[in-house]
This record gives sequence, structure tokens and C-alpha cells, in this order.
Amino acid sequence: MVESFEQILARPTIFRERDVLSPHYLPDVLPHREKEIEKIMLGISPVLRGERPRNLLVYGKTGTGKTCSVKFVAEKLAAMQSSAKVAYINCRIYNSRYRILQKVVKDFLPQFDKAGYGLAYFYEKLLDWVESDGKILIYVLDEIDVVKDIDDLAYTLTRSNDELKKGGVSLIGISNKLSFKEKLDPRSRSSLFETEMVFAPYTSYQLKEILKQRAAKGFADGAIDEAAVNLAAAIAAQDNGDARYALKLLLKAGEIADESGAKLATDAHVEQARRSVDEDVSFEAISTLPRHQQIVLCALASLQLEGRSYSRLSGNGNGNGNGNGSSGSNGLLSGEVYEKYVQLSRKFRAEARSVRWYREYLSDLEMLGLIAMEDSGKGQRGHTRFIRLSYSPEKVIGLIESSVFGEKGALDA
DNA sequence: CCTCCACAGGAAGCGCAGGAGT
DNA sequence: ACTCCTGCGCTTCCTGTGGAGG
Repeated sequence: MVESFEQILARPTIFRERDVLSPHYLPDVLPHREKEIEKIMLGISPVLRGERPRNLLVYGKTGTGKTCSVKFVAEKLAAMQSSAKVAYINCRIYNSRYRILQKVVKDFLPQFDKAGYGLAYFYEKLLDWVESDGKILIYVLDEIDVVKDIDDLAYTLTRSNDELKKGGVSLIGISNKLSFKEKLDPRSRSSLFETEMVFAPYTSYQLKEILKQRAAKGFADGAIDEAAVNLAAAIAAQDNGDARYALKLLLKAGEIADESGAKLATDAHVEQARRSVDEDVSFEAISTLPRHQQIVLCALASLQLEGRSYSRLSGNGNGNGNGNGSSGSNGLLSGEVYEKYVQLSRKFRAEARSVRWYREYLSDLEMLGLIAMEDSGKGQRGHTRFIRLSYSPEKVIGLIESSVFGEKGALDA
């Protein structure tokens, strides 16, 4: 029978407040980022005296608390009633100078936000606004490395400060690519990044503290095992110390526990969550893979489904004589998979790539962790490899077929 | 022993698209 | 607007490895 919405809503849950586990949640206290926060506050403190703070660039891998820390400081600042205005902009969405200015106008001067105005118009309006009572406008540019015309943007910002008689603009850039600075024009480099700081990945211990704090708020009392928290922290610490990943594990573990009707989320649930999250990531990767790598995966998957993992006969006759599936299960031979790949390419109406390139595909797929390869060593003639899919063949095939149908527009032409 | 097979992976080169320079 | 350059995806060719078979 089908549950009604009311019933679904009334289901017991071990969460108290799920949102606390979301990566966007901003807690009152950010454990193990006290020093960084202090440094940011120090950096922008001139604003309290009505002076323009130095520009700041914050580096760090994903899930090291960069965005959280900056937002945290921004909120503190907003509560101070100063002349400072903070414009938070996610550059993944607003990825050009024009869009960024437009977004700021929209946030602070909605009356002037009309599509179709030129860059100069927004620029003028913003300058007037900043100048009117000597405001300090701080742009917070999250994921600044994806801005396309970053050099132009740098120029625009420095020019603003030259033209302003009162007030000023400054910038806090957040980037997870350390290489970002190198590809910048030297002039914008020096003007944009007067100070910089690096966020180190969290250690396992630090992650544990963070998770504990969130779990205490997010889960009902006694609904999560300490071992679960520890495991999630340990897994994430191994994986670049990404707090976002750690939180995702906890959230997922809670959901899994809920679904199975458990009243306690345990380390077993976390382990399950890890598999599920990894799978999600991989499946996402698969569906965005180039066509031919998808076909290679498909070839591998269908051979694995047919159950023959070892079929080296003298065979000159091509003969799709399958029949005996000797399930050695060490994986498939690379030549065998290539044949299937060529065959499938025809089916997908794509021109098969050469063997050489096929090997490149294989090593790409291996690096993505989608397949596992093992050197034959001895036993097999010469030097070859046994290839295995890391995930269930059924799922992989289903996924690829749907993603091929999804973009059938590109098929012909 | 040599040769062949089945494969790995390096080097060179080719056609193309997109960006820089003029 | 034009060319020129460069990086990318790919092919071709080549050398190397190690068991199988003559």
C-alpha cells in the first residue's frame, strides 16, 4: 500500500534538525578555525574606522571551512552597524565581471536592476551608491578562480577606488586552486591579492570535534553512536580532510538509519553511507564522461554480465560462440574488451578509436576509480591486464544508456 | 634458440578549434 | 576581420616484454 504524505511526515526520525548537517549551515562556533577567523577579522578591521581594508585571498581545498569562516566574519561585521556592506557572490553562478556587478546592484540597489543595462551603467550606479555616504563595499567572491574575465574585474575594482572620493571597495577572494594566482596577469595579481592566507585541511581529530558539534544539534539525543562520528571523521580525514564530505557521510548515515527504522545511527550506517556517497560521485562521473569512455565501460559491463571473464581460444573464426562461461573472475583481458568496444561503437553509431587510444581511455577510467586493472604478470602470455568494473555492471549499463538517450540530439548531424 | 603473439606505452605527427596578436 | 599559434584528441609507428610454439 502507498503511504500518504501525512504518514510519511509522521514517520519517526532520528534527526532533530537536519539542516544542521547541510554544508550551507553556518554554526555559531566554528571549531578549529579560530585563528583563521581572527586573521580575517584583523584584516578587515580597518573598515570599522571607515578605511578601506586590504584585499584578501583565501586558499584551501574543498571542505576546509573557507566559505564558512568568511561568511562567519561577514555576519559579525553586519551586526556591527558600520558603513561596511558585504556582497557575497558565488562565482560559479556569477562568473563574469558583468554578472558580478549586476548581482551586486540587484542585492543593494534593486530599483536599478533591469536586464539589458550595460556594464558602465551598473558601475556608475554602484560608485554613486558607495560614494553617497562613504560606504566600504566588500566583494566576497567565492570560487573566484572560475571568473572568466578576472583581469578585467581586477582592473574595474582598482579603478573604482581611484575614482571614488569617499568610501572604497575591497575584495575577499576564495579559491580552492593554489595555481589560480599564476595564471593571473601580474598587474592584477599585485592589486588583487595584497594579503593571502591558506586554510589547511582538517585533521581527523578536528573533524571529529566538528562532527560532534553538528551531530549534537542535528540528531536527536542519543540517536547517534560515537563510533559513527569517529568513523565518519576518520574516513573524511583520509580523503583530504574535507569537512563537507564528513558531514555528508553523517547525513546519509542518518537517512539510512531512518529508512531501516533504526533508532540509532551506528558506524555500520556510516560505512554504508560511504559506499552510497562514493557510488553517487562515481555515477555522476560516469554520466558526464566522454562518449567513448562510456562505451568502453559499457563493453566491460556487458562482458561481465555475460559472465565470461576468461575466454582465450585460438579462435580465428570470430564466432560469437559464448556458451561456456568459465568464471575465473579475475577480470577481462584488455584485447577482449577492445573487441567488444568496437562492436558496441557500431551499435552506438560512433567510430571506434584506435587500440592505442583505447588504452589511454582505460588508464583514465582507472584514475577515476571506475575500473580496476591488474597486471597479468605470469600465467597469461606476454604482458596484459585484467580489467574489472568497480561497480555493478547492471547499474553502469543502465546509467550509460540513459545518458546516451539524454543527449540524442547530438547523435546525428 | 628464434619467431610469433598479445599486449604496454613512448614518440612523432596530424587536423582541428579557440584564443592571441595585428 | 584576418592570420598565427597553441593545445587537444587522436592515429601511426615503434620498441619492449614475456609466454607459446616451432
